[in-house]
Amino acid sequence: MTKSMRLRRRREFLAVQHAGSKIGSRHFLALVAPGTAVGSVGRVGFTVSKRVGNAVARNRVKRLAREWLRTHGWVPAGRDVVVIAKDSAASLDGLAEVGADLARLRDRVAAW
RNA sequence: CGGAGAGGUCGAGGUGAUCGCUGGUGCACGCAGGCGACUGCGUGCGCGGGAGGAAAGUCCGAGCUUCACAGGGCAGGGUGCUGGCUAACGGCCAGUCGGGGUGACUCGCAGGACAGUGCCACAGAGAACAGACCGCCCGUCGCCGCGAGGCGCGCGGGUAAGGGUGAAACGGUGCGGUAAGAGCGCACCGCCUGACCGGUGACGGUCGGGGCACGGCAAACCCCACCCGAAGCAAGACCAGACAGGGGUCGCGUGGCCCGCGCGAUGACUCCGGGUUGGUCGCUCGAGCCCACUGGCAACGGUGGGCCUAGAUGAAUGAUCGCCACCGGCGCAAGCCGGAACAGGACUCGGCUUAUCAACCUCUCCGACGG
RNA sequence: GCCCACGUAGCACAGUGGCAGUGCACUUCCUUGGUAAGGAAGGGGUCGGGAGUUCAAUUCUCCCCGUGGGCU
Repeated sequence: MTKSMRLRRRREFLAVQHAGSKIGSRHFLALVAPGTAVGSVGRVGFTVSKRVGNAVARNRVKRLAREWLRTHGWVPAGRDVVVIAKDSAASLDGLAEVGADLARLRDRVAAW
């Protein structure tokens, strides 16, 4: 997951949040918009607010989600996606549980 | 051996493999910009760096920055036994006094209640220049009784020892004394007070004097002593960009006020409306860390030598597997299964407080047993 | 990251150093053929938690926990 595959500027996040469509799963909410990156590479960004938990819990959610996406191939071409963690995401334990939920979300985003 | 008290040290699993992240640096390639040197972004490879003891809570103190910020006063806030340490502190060290504990030890926002004001509910006779409800004692009146004496919704007086109320009842205990009592007298304790001695001081000790007049609450107002200008790195500085101006006041500029000071009419301030989804700096060398010697009971200081140790910005340390080490359970054993906390920088330090896993060490006290 | 404010009955709020209250809601009864409205009676509180000051703390002091808001 290199830099070009992630949303890295506040401007990019806001663009997706304003224009994107909502797709939910049990523990995450995805906002999807047409990609604007060069070469139509699919990009993703994570939002984990303080509602989820303390700093350790928030970092863990982001790291697990990133790791699963890295190893299982995410980001359909031509999409920009913001993944927002719901409060319940803090209760997810381990890569397998995160992956189970994200797999469903990925399929629905790919079909969008 | 058992129980208890005080303090300190180290770590925050290690290692290997594979796949990854971050920003720094070197090289290569691609894209964009520039006449160019080159710059920015992305990708790949190499090299080295990459969270804590609390990074947390934001409870104190500072550095730093801006407010034109130098001054006086009032108001406001803070601290509160003494001495010391420190850049500073509400922190730390050493002591004093008071409470707790057999003890080691521990806890304490621990100045002033004759500078003033205020408050002490309920209960109780009486609650702050106290107070006779019951009781006790004396005298007197009446009644009963042979008498000693007894009785009284009688009267007058004495009495703060006893009962009872209360958080608290105007020194405590004992002896004497008295009609009953009372510091009325005496002894001890306490209190007040004077002198002397020790100590930098808080304070302590000794001797003498006074029968005692002094309730509690200042985390109630307050008084006294000392300290404090305000805001906070989203401070602030610079660069680039966007937009649309219009109205009000005559004075405005700190954190509340006054004085003082400064600025001001092509000016200053303020309100309404509009615009602002950038970048660079601040940003890590600092009251810094380690070692040795040294002054000090200690906190801490001095001298010399060595070291450079995260600087991100939608925000980086992760995942999987193996081995070793730690803890728990089962098992004769080999081994098997399970567990491993609290929690992550966001300008930086010094403290405090709170959360929490494990190992080790030192000193001390009490009890029992043995020598 | 920084700075504020607030936690009292099921809900919304008063209160202040001495018994914790108001409105709505709730329960029972009256009224009605029945319901609503109305009337009467009643129950319900670790005053967010823990220490401390005080004779006495919801109130004063300190430390925690939670909730909400503001600052680019």
